[in-house]
Amino acid sequence: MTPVTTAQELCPLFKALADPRRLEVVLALAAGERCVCELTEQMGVAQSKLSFHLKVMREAGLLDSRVQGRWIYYRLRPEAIAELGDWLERLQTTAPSKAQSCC
Amino acid sequence: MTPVTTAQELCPLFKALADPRRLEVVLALAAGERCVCELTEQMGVAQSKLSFHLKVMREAGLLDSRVQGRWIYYRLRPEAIAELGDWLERLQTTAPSKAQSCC
DNA sequence: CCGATCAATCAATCAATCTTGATGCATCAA
DNA sequence: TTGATGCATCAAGATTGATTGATTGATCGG
Repeated sequence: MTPVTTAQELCPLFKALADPRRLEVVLALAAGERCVCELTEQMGVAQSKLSFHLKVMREAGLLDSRVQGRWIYYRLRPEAIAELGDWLERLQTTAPSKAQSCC
Repeated sequence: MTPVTTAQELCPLFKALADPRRLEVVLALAAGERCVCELTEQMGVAQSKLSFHLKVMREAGLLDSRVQGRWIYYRLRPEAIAELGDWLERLQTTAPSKAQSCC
C-alpha cells in the first residue's frame, strides 16, 4: 500500500536535492550516518554553511539527526528516498497518450 | 548496463523538479504530450511564465519539444525520469554503515 | 569551575530564480 | 497581404536562496 504522495508534498524533497553541495552530503550519508564534524572535514566546507544545508534537508524530511554527547549524527531517511522513487515510478508507468487535436 | 549518472549531472534535473508549477506540468505531461496552449489553459497561468518554466525543464533534459505547425508540443523524456530513479535506487541499496567513532 | 570543542543561529551581503508586461517572430486563415 | 494566433524572449522588479563571519548554548575533559 503506497501512501501516494502528491507532487506538492514532494516539492520540498526535490528542492532539498537541487544543490550540488547537498547532493554531496547525501552521497556521503548513503554510506551510513556521519556526525557534522566528519562531514565538515570530508567536504572542506565552512561549518555554518554545512549547518545551513543540513537544516534545509532535515526540514524537508530528507535527513534525520540524533544527538550523542556533543556530536550530532545525520543520516538519510530511507522513507524519503522511497517516496521519491515511488513517485518517479508512477510517472513512468502512466500510459503516455498521444496529444489529441489541441486548441 | 546503467550509464551511472553522477550526482553533479543529476543536479539540474532535481532543480528542474524543485518547483510546484513545474511539478504540475510534469504531471500533466505524464499523461502524454501536450502543446503549450493546452498547458496554459489547463494551468491557468500566464503564457510567458509557463514558457519560462518549460525552458528550464527542457534545458535540464527533463522535457523534449517538437514543433508542429504553429504549435509546440512538449513531452517528458523518459530517460530523464529513469536516470533519477536509478540514482535513487542506487542510494537505497548502498549498505548503510553505522558511523565509526568520529573525530 | 574553566577552557575547549561541536554545532546551531543570526544579521548582512550577495546571487540566483521567478514574475510581469511588452515585444518580436512564425505560422496560418482569409 | 493582412490580421490573428501561438509561443519565445527580453528587461525590470520582486522573491527566494546561499554565503560569510560572529555569536551563543551545550557538552565535555581536566
